[in-house]
Amino acid sequence: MIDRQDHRPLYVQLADILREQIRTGQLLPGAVLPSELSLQQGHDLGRPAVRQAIEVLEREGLVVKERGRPTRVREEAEREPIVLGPNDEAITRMPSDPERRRLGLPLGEPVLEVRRGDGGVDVYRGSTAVVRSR
Amino acid sequence: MIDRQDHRPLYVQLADILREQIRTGQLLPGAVLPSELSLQQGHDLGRPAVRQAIEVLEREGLVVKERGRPTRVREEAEREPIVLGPNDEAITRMPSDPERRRLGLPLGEPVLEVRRGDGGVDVYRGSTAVVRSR
DNA sequence: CTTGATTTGTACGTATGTATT
DNA sequence: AAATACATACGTACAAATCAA
Repeated sequence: MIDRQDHRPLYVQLADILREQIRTGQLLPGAVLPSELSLQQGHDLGRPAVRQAIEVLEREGLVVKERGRPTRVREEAEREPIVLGPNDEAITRMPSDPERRRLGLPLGEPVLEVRRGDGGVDVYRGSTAVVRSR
Repeated sequence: MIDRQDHRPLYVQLADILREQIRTGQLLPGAVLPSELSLQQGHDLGRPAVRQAIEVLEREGLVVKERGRPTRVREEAEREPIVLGPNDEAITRMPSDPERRRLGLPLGEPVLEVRRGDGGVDVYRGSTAVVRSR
């Protein structure tokens, strides 16, 4: 329940509510979130608060937004192993906005950058990569 | 230069301009970005467009915002090696909002989660971790 | 195929709160 | 105390993408 006496921002409160629904399986992966309008009406909030709450979840990689379509709970992608050789290094970072579009990544998804011992660099989709040694 | 005839959103255009200034060293790490107000006036934009542009850079991990202080270009943190054993795995993901606060991470920073062969799990600050094999 | 309803995206303005300088 | 800077939150309008009738 949103509490206007609470010191926490309204959008944080709403984000917490929705995150909890995702965590408990009340909103399953692939499920559609209530539209912005119904969230506004259902919680008596303005549009900015609702959008900011959903944005928090998007940044966490919990939901995916597409224009014209209802926002959905992100489905867990399968992880593909990335093998790290003895002279390789891996770092994680956020892609730049142009890079993100080029790679076809949703907002809120980091990349895994592997710098090979031979000087090569590979960039992987963060949500699907698992680094293994050897 | 912001072009209102351009098909790209105004905030994307402004984000591109600022990103370029950071890339070329016109804005060095640690440097202060122009305030929202001066960006509004300097580019003839409203506040939402300016804030959204800066938010794009924040999501990329390029700038850090602190309430009451001017927004600054993020300084490159030194990378600390994380050694991955033969039975360990590492994945990258965005932290949840509560987790992010607990770890003291700025917005726009992923975490590196290492699942040890013995069942233990370590979570590292993404911007400072380098995974090495062996 | 077209229309209309739904949903999210972009962008404006305004007011007030809070932290820092 | 005052000025500066970002944060929260409201409202509004129109655009663009999607989908179902």
